[in-house]
Amino acid sequence: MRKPCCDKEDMNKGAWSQQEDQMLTDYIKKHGEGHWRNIPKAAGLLRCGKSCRLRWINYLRPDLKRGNFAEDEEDLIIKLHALLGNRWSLIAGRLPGRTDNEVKNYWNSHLSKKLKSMGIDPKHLRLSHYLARHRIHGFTAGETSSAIKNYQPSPHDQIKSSGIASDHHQVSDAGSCVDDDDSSTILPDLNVDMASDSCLPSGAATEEKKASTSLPSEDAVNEKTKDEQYLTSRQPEQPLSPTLPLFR
DNA sequence: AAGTCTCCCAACCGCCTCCCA
DNA sequence: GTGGGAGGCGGTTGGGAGACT
Repeated sequence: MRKPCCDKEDMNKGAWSQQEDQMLTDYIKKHGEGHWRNIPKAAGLLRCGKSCRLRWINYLRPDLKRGNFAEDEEDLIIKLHALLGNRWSLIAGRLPGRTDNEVKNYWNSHLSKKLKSMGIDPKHLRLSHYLARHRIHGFTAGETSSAIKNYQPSPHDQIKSSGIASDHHQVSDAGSCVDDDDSSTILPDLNVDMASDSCLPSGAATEEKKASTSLPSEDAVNEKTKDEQYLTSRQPEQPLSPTLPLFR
């Protein structure tokens, strides 16, 4: 049994006070991030290290973009979720100033409902599938919403998606959607070069390894997917724009 | 005005992987 | 090679705020 990361008896829990925020911010500005377990003691906080990390990452970081999600951000989340599933940290990595927690909350509270209201099951939305039906070629940020608005599931869709959604073809499974036969024909339309390793910058190998470790362990997805290789190989926090490399 | 309901989001929890001794 | 500590991630929860009756 793993021992807890800190002695919870003596720890504060719940909402952070302004004073605690200030203490943590001051400490990190002075000493930098990392060594989270030592930070509470060093900064004089009665908090668990993990709690400090979460507070900093999700709330105190100076580069955070707070407030409502823009339409292009929504579009990107929908696209990436269709591609990667609930890999919130990967998705957030494509959205400058957004955190995985924020993206996850936004998806659960807004986007999944929005998709459902449009008759789309967010759990089984397949990027390639729905793009194929709409012949969206090289779409840019801002275009997906209108495409979704026009989306009407047909009996054909339902039959096809029910088959596809079975077993290893779960859309939410990051590994499956790009392995699908039709992805090879659809993804090039997005100008996402999934077929060539040449798109991977040098040094991507370590990131690939990192990404692959978080994949589900099933044999079907054992082989790391090229979308993840590509995504994780990119520098995070790149400006969000219609020319974002993923959707060039 | 008061009580109840619903929604949202910050924070927690537990599991997993990485790293290092 | 292995065991344990630390960091990271995704799922879940709880409480506050606003909406509704």
